Amino acid sequence: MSETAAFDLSVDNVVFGFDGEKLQVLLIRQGLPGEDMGLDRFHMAVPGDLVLPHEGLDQAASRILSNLTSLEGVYLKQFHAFGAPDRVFGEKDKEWLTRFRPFPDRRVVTIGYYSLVSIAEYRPMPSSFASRAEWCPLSDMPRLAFDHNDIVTAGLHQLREDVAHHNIIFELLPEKFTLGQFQRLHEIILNKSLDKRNFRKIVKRMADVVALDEKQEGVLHKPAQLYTYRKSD
Amino acid sequence: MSETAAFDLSVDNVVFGFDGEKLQVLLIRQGLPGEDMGLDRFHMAVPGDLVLPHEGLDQAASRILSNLTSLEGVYLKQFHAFGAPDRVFGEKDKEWLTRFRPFPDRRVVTIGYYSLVSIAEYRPMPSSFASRAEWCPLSDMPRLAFDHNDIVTAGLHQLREDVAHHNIIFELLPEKFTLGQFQRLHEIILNKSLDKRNFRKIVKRMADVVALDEKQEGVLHKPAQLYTYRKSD
DNA sequence: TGACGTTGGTGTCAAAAATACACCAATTTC
DNA sequence: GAAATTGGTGTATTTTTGACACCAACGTCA
Repeated sequence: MSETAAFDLSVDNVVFGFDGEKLQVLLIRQGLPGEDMGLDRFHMAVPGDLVLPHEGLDQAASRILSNLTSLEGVYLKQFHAFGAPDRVFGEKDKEWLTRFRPFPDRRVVTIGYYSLVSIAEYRPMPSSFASRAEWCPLSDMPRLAFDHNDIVTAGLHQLREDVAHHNIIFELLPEKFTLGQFQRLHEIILNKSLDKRNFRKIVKRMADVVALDEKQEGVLHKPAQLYTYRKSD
Repeated sequence: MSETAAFDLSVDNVVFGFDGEKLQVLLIRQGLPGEDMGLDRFHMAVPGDLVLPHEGLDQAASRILSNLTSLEGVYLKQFHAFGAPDRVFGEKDKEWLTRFRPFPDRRVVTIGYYSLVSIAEYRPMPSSFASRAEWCPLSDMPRLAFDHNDIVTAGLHQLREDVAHHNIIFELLPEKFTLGQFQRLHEIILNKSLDKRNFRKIVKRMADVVALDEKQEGVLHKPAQLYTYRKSD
């Protein structure tokens, strides 16, 4: 009962973005905006920061995302808490903490969120202590800071489960999308290939997906019909 | 960047138990074991406590569960972090914190776990600062300490989702169970009634559920065939 | 001892959903 | 105008789901 400890609490946010082709994750390069301190000085990381004293977790997650990337009003979901005692172990990570955190040695537990955006409609901009913010294909993740590789992987698994049972997948699509993009996105997230005709049969049964009176333009093949998602709740 | 705060971190564990009839939740009465300080002095609560300085979250969850209820080796799953700034607001709760916590005013964020046990096979015993540990039917929850009512509700929702997609439901059943119990448990968790014959059709397709050469005894109706779950992985 | 209360145990048919599968169409580029 | 590329369509088979009703076996109690 007498043993105790003070923790720092942070939020880390795995931002998934879909560009019509690939699923990507938003990474920031740690450092002050504009200040470029050599590519290898610190690791890339998922956007995250400490929770403030009187702030709720969801609130912290959206504040931090907005601070670091200028993204506002996007879908956010808490998915897991990461609290391994040794989640900070790299030298670069320790150096970064020393420079940017008031109590660099304090144990920090982080709450993982993921969020979903359509890359076509959101332009993340670095700010706060992010010197750059950039999309990185999921298939091509570098070594990230702290345990952020684990966090990304866990977020993807959660997304996979959630997509099957909720209508969140539309958060990744632009307002107008083609059935090709819609199917490709499913295939990436579920990690298996789907039959085109069967897929379209299922989409026809979705009352919320409606065909627009509009086609793709400027593509180097037959232009596709555009669809949109209208929640009928 | 200069603003910061120290958090306490705790784990709270919603223990679901099935007795063949009803789904129940394990509650503790806060206080020292044996010491009975008047029924209304403190609220009932879900078993939980602070995470220690060098302890992982899962590790903390099983240590705490074991300390408070003597339950060991049960299924445990993290499901959500609760960090509302005002999650401690009741007078009784504050009094309890003053008495049992080294830093009663520090903000505490808790990681919610749920765990699953077959009531027939586990006998929880109060210990540590739990003066009593008792099963309480889900349908009959009292007002609990802190935000524990929210935690129980959230745990149930998570259980509902998880049951549909993983084989965890067997954790709630005794080693030998009847199809009646199995169906009842599904109905409670999924909160809807199922057709007996269709249900049994599905069970027949589960290779892991095997009929034993044994029947119920001492029941006031036709004795049921007993089944068991054998993971064939 | 036999009637009652209670839960256990069984099959069929129809509708819906899932799966497998192959060709022509419309656009841009060269 | 040929090539490259993605868009778009239907049918037949199998599998799954869902609705539905009656008899059986045990203990209890009159």
